[in-house]
Amino acid sequence: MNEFLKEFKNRGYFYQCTDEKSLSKKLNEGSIKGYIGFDCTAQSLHIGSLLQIMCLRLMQKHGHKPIVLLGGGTTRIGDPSGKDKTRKILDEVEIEKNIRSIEKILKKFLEVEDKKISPIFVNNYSWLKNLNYISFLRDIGKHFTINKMLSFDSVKTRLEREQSLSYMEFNYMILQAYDFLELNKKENCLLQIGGSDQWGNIVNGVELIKRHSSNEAYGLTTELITLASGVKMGKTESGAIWLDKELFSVFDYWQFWRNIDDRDVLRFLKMFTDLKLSEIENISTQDINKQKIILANEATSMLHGAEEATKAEIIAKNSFSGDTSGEHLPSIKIDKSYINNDIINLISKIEKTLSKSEIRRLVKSKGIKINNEIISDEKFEISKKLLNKKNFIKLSIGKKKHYKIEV
RNA sequence: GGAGGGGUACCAAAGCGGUCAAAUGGGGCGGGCUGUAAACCCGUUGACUUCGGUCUUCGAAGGUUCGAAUCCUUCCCCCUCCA
Repeated sequence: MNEFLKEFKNRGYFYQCTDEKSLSKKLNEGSIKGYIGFDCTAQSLHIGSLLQIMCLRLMQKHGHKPIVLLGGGTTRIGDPSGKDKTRKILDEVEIEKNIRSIEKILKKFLEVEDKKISPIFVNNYSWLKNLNYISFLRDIGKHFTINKMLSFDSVKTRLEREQSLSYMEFNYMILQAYDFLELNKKENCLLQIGGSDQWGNIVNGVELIKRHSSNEAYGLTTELITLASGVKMGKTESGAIWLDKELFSVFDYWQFWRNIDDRDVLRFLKMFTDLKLSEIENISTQDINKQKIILANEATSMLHGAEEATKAEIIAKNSFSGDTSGEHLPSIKIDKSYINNDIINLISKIEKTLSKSEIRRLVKSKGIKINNEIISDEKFEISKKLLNKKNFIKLSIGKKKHYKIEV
């Protein structure tokens, strides 16, 4: 089997392939282009897209060239409320903005210097916006039978559950198939990779290409990752794990990996790090917490760089063990006015998502510490006396959030 | 188009004139245990508060009433069955 496919499987990415044998052969013959599409409804990608990103990296690793499709066109269609003119313009600005920031994130993960494998970024809006309905139906629509479209899971489940499916949504798969055709023609793109939920859409693309231009094309899908706790990756407990450090800090990102369920560690080491499988074998015999730290460091440095990852590790060390003075914690500068003022005010300044009632509750349930001492009075005042020799106050909110407060 | 059912807090779901800031479960948060894990246990889960209370919430807008999530009117949305 081809090396790329082999690793794809060994790392646990593989779910389905349209024609494994031929694809394997094709991959052996030399560098090919393959694409993955990303949704642009949000301003950043989250952990849920990470496996797809890893696929792009894996392609590069094996000398293939990835095409990243940022669905400016399909994202536009996804929003049905675009009638108002001003709104529409805003939406376009928004989508453009999203595309740019998503592109930026992807570039962090990918090799962009080496021309042979550097990713090609495309936006399907450039070809979708000019489609002519009649000619589209004649050229493309004729290759789709409703009978078949109805048999696809995405459609079938909706119909079975008797949930409505709009004509627009029904067309989504055709547009995605068309994207593949377009990339096949323009870029000689032979492969589309996606999550297992994309199978139907991908197969449609492959078949459309075969019918329309009798070229070859392949589809490959990845396992849908769920955490051991049963939740879908990305939709974790307290909101999305964003890949943009503005939305989700490096430390929190590191912590996310550090706190992975024991049962997921080995799997994730394979999926989300560059470590060789043989190395991972060795690691798997180590203490589980060491494994988690390795996972956190690897995953974090892939996105934010090794230096940032190390910083996060140090903060973690100082938050949970060893030096508890708080000296290496992320520091926050506050205004003088917070001195001789309620602790409630200080916390609500630092954790803006917490309401004052919530903070009061935290105080009541022993969730707040200053310089490692539980504060049980919600009227507790921040005074200068609390500053230690190094001129800061350590503030802890719960067990996992610690800050170094400087005035 | 006709006949029914329904929209309740983050989600699911009870309540069907005052005792409702709203049962219960899930999730979240905090605490305990531990390994920054899982499982388990306890607490908590609208906002503001001088801790006495005050204000806002049950699809939307009006109305009845001393008093409404609960009754009436209109509107919007969803679902089921028939055509």
